Amino acid sequence: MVGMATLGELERSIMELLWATDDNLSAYDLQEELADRKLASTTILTVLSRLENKGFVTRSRDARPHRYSAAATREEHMADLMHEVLGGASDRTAVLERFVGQVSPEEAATLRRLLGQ
Amino acid sequence: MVGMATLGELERSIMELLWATDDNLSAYDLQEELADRKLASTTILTVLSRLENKGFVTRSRDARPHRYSAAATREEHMADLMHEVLGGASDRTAVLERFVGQVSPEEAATLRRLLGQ
DNA sequence: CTTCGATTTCTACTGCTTGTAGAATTAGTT
DNA sequence: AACTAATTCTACAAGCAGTAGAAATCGAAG
Repeated sequence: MVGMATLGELERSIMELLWATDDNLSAYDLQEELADRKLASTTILTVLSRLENKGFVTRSRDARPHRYSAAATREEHMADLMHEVLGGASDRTAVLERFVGQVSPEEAATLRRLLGQ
Repeated sequence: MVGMATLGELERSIMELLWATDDNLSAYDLQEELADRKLASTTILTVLSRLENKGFVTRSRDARPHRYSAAATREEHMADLMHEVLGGASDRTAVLERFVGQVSPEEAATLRRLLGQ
């Protein structure tokens, strides 16, 4: 997987909605939630199928209005992104050093806790 | 700063070269290092000025072949990217949890050390 | 100063991605 | 078999990145 997965504006909005619920949503559900944008349902469908191709959503073809859901949680996705960035570094320690150095004290505490021991 | 700074292939190659040296490089230096691609010097110049606009490189207009250098080290850049990702999360702790959970034992040790105590 | 070559900036085109949606097709229901 | 909802196909505009020629500029040499 070379090439950081970057999302467009509408793609991101749709992912946010999918991430925000545990349910599977249909294109019509999403259209409703994005009602302010007055998008055609085919627009939603197109974007959903692009997101599916990119591996961000999975689709249930069982039900007739197909149901879509996020392939990973938002947290997984973001952690993946962070690892993807880190993976591109030759000196990972140096990157981590900078990263940790810019973290707030509270978050540093969180990290210590998460690192257990 | 909304919208994660993403770089194209050539842009990235040029940044790698700038990151790899402490010197300021001219477009011709870069052209030479990318000799296999047989790029016109104007191509390099164009990309450099785009990178400058994006804030990734700084330019010295003193010398006649202008000199370019990376605005931040590769490590700073990558740490920034990681923070940018993290900054977009509503539940930062959850993201950090996933992130830390996927880290190798050695890297976890590195993190503990970097977090002091 | 005026000219000339090196260098930089401007302009431009191509291809790819994303937003957007109508047209065409498919599939379930009566 | 026909009708309608839903999906897929096709398409176009806008923006970004790769690419580079044309035009403008600048410094040096005379």
